[in-house]
Amino acid sequence: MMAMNSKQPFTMHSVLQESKYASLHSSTETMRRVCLPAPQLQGNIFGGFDESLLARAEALAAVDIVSHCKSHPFKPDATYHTMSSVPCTSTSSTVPISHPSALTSHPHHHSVHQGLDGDLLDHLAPSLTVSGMGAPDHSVMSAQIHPHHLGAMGHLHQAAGMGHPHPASTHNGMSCINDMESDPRELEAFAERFKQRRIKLGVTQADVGAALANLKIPGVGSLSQSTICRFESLTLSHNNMIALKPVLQAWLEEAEAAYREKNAKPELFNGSERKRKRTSIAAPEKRSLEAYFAIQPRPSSEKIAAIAEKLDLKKNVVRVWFCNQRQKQKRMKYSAVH
DNA sequence: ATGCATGAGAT
DNA sequence: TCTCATGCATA
Repeated sequence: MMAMNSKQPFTMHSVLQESKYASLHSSTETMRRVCLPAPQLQGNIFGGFDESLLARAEALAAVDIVSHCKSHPFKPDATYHTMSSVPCTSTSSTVPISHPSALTSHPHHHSVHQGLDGDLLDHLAPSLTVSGMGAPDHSVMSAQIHPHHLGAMGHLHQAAGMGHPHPASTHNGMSCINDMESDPRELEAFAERFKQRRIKLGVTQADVGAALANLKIPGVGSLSQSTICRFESLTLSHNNMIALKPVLQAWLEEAEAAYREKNAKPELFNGSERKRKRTSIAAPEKRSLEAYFAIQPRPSSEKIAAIAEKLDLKKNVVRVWFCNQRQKQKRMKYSAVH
């Protein structure tokens, strides 16, 4: 029959990234870029530096665990640790970074640049307040009502011209920035309604995802159960939510219409041959990573390599972990303010 | 429901 | 090399 295991992804990819997460964290990023002198500084610093930094991070990890424990319980997620030898027989051979050995071998010279070191630790304290968001628990998203300037969604337009931050606070009587206001509360409401209706229709998240392709909406293909799930639980970026809403709304309407006239026709998929093995990072290593992340969310390639070696993980695994972590933090910060 | 991963587009 | 949207695999 058909074995189209590969769905066609949304063609509406990132058309307007940037500028959305307003002044919240973006300022942080900007700061980072502007403040950090030059990566060369860290690069030249031989292994000693990494050693101490990593050591501190690890020490912090221990402390972190304690403080975290009282503020919020760690999720016992991937607690089993396989890996280490990583069979990785999957098709992910695209990134053969598996030998951290040759990496950190930069026997540079002397003196530890404590300036940087101290600097990092300095930022550590204030930025560590992120604790308590380890687990996605959005059941308590407040319902305050204060409009925001959110970069609208994708295919439309975007800040054509400047790619940036609006000093929207310099106003005094007028400051109507031509921005779409897609308030979080409505999204939240929609997501919830969507879920209820969906369940009432007796359709699974996977079904919805697959059915989207049948809507024949230009640029809209199918989606995975994961994405539908994340939409319902609001665990997608705001922009992503905004983008998906109309599509899911369209599906919901059609589905309900069809339901009324007994024309439900759920199509499921089948056919998956590949078995990608998911690597799992053990709790201890994860804690260390979290500690490193607290100190430096965007480690250089060298540091990633060093961390990878220390934790006995593949460099790529560490890199991806940091990427994913940043994504999560971003989301959390957003929902935390809304 | 969520952790780790991929790939496209932006930098 | 990063961000973002998304997905596979799995708890």
